[in-house]
Amino acid sequence: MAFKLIFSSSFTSKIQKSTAFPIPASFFFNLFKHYCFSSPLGLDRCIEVDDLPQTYYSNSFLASIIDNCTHKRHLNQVHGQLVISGLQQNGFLMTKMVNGSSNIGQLDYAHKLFDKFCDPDVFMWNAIIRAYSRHKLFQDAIEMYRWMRWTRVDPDCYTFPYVLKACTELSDFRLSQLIHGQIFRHGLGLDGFVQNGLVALYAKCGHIDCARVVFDGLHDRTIVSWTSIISGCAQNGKAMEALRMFDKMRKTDVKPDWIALVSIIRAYSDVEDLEQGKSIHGCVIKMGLEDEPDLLISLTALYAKCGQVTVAKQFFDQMEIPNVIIWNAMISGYAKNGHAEEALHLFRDLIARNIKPNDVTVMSAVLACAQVGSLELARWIDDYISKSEHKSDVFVNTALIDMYAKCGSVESASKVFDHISNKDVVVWSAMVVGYGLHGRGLEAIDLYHAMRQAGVCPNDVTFIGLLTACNHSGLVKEGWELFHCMRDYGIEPRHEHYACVVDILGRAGYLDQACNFILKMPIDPGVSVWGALLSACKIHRHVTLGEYAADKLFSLDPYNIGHYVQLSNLYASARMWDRVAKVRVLMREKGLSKDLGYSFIEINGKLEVFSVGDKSHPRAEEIFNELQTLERRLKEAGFVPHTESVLHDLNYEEKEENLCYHSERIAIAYGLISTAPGTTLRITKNLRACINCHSATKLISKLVDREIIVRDSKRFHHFKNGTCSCGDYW
DNA sequence: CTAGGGTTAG
Repeated sequence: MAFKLIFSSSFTSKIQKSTAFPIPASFFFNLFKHYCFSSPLGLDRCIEVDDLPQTYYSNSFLASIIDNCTHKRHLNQVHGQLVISGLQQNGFLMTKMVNGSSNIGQLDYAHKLFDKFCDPDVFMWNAIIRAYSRHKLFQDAIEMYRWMRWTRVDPDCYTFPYVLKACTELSDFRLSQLIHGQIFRHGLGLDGFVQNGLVALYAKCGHIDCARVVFDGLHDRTIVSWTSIISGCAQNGKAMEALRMFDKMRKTDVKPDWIALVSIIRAYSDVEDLEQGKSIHGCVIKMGLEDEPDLLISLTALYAKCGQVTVAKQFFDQMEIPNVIIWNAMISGYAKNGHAEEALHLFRDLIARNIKPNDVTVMSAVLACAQVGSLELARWIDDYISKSEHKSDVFVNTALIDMYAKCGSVESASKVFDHISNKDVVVWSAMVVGYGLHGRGLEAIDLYHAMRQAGVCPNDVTFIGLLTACNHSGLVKEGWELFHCMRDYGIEPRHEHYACVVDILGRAGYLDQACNFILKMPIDPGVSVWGALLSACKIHRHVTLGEYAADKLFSLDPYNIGHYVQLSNLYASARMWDRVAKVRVLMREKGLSKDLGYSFIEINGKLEVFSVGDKSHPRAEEIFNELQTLERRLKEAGFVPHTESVLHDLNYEEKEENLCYHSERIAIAYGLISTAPGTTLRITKNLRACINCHSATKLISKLVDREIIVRDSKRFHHFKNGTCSCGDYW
């Protein structure tokens, strides 16, 4: 018997001949592979040759055909051939078909084939589970696994890696434990692949202790095992632990590959250890991996997070293929390091280039807006988000709450808060912190009760918010009680919590109690605690205790300008001018100089910045006329400047010409001449409000009948009708 | 037929 293969063009010229049997299957395979699948056209013609005797379609031949299918049409045709040949119940080939369908994205087709297959064996089950897992339908993958067990087919060592992968994505700890048990029952507890899967799974579920148990029991730790445990620690906020594991790994023969390096770089950027991060960067270069796109992302994130935005930008610029993650790393890096303008510029650039932002991108843009502090900008991004698919993302909404609070509108923050359906502890905490920032302590506490009512358990950050809220509102008793509530939730107070309590007690004048509290602390009091005590001493003019605190601070943190400023302020408040001068000398010896004060005000969407006595603005003359008018009206209203203390108070802006030329006063004057009567003025300044400006602003708000909202370095002040929301307690 | 990574809120 002879037959003809009739193919198109080039093929025809090569082979158009009659031949006699037997022809080896490999001959057909090579022909098919080489010619049929190089173009869809070739295949169409090939399948038309259906008078090929079936005996020559060996399994491996057909399998190779299936492997080379690139289109659903190809699979259909092959399937047709299998049916004709009576091979539709051939497990090997049908498994190939399921794999093939899955590989080209035809999950529905895979499932149809699976459904038509009677009595699937473990290979077939593995194929369908893998198909669902690869298509991110993890719940379905688990369902298939359950069904498989129900049909009493035993899973093997190839089944579990995909089942574990699905569990990992679902982050279901109970299910993980269940499956772990089944792994043991099937005697697969010692399989390396399965064990590595378990390590990664437990780590992602947040049960790093379980991951460690599996990891410690591993006989053969490959780079995958190490990467799983290192990244697991890092993903659970235990970067130090991750790096300790990396140290252990270094003592073995296992060499890191690029995926391991990604995890290690992440751990170093989490702890913001730029030096160590740089040494890993060196490894990357040594291994010739610097062009690996995912390492570019990691390095960008590392340098950006550590504040080296210029270096980060160089890596960012090296990335040629559009990748939203590297944009996210760069945008959030800019936003977190005081380059909000660049962050937003990049965000707009991304949109202009038609790269699709994801939830993380818009969240980073929100962070940038929060940093700018402009309510108008805040409304713009909120508007953008409300029209997008990102409006339901909990990360985005949490950032929005924080942003509105930082831009001065607790009301808008609370509106966002109300619209979130499933509020987690971070959402509640963000709102609590928001109230705290504005000195609305009672509302913060009410929210805390509502949160418990809703069955959400507070965490350490919730209490930071509550304690700062109490602090900003002078709620001593409430703060003290809340601090002791932490124990009920099993939350170990951190330095910040202790510092808040010291702040609360100290500001309210309970200096002895604050001191006792510090002495009884179970952990060594750090900079924040002594700093709180020092500033309390400054308020209450307790020089000896303040000097004691300052002494501690100077040994703990000798190059921080803030502590010297505080001590100097303490002396100034006690009118000890000679000691003020001594501190200044000390500062000069250490080569420290204080930050310049500046204030922002936003008028018609444009941000204006003023420094002390700033005359650089085009409308400077009008501004200074307005300042003088204000000064005159203040005097007429009986305002007495707090000249003496302020002049020596290094915390605030340097004395230049006159107190009324402090930057926020210039910003207020500019705001008054640039906006319609009655418009609220919103000002942001980098330092804390000085006592003189604070008193003056209260009176100005009454004289000009304006609401003036000032965000200083610590909190918000809402000035209205002669009073301030802080109740002069800040 | 199998495993590990990157950006993210208070």
